[in-house]
Amino acid sequence: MVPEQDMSPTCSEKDHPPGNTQAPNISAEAYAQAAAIFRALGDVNRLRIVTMLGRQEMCVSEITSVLNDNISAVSQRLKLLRFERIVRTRREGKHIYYRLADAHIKALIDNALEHATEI
Amino acid sequence: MVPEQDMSPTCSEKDHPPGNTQAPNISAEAYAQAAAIFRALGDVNRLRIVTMLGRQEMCVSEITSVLNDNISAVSQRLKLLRFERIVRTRREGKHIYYRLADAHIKALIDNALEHATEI
DNA sequence: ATTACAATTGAACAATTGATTGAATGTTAA
DNA sequence: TTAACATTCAATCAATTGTTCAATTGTAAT
Repeated sequence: MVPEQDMSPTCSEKDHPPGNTQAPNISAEAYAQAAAIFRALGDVNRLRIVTMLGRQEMCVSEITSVLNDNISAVSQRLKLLRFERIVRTRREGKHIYYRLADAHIKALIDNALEHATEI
Repeated sequence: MVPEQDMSPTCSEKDHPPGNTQAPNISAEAYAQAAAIFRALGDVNRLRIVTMLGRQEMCVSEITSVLNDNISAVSQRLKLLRFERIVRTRREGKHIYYRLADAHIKALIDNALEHATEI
């Protein structure tokens, strides 16, 4: 599973002096974490959910009815978002309320939607 | 007086008053765009590339040698990133230099890595 | 206990993705 | 023109993902 490395340098050393290309302080785990978060947000249905949750907390059936979807599908998506710690939950009686996990996530979403809107 | 709307709500109206749950001004295209960007960043190998490009522009063979990968794989990843307008290119002789497309993208990456690091 | 509601789960399946390989293209210099 | 380098492309295959449906769990009220 380890990718083979290309032993023949295609581009000469003198053309491309090493430079400061090493990522400082970013662990493999951090890359994996960040990529996982991006992946979780990289689906329209999930993105719609987290965008709504960025405005207010909602329970599963509310989310389902607003998105005009079925509850099982929504729950599956929430499960992934929960697993990636993008959302947090709180139970109140029969309902389970979802909200965004933190401000970083909200900033991420806002930034991407802003970017996507202004194109 | 108020016309009835049959939403077939699973969860009663009195428990969950409608609230301002409608997303203002976000088109289906914007959601699709944003999700596509997240998806493109949601892979460790591509994330490593764009993180490097956030520091300085680099040509394909440079990226390849720094990441200790093979040039075809790197090129395939760059192709996707290009398609999603996450990176831009500039040809200089035999080399094609890649850089991040804009500041939004850089902010997105920085934010996610910061988030992932502080956990 | 039974019923009804709210939400999660597991399994099956189709669809999508990422890695790999080798061939092809574009560029420069001899 | 040929050669060498830099990069891209196309096709295949395995792995991953998203959807769907039915079954299950958890909670509150009767």
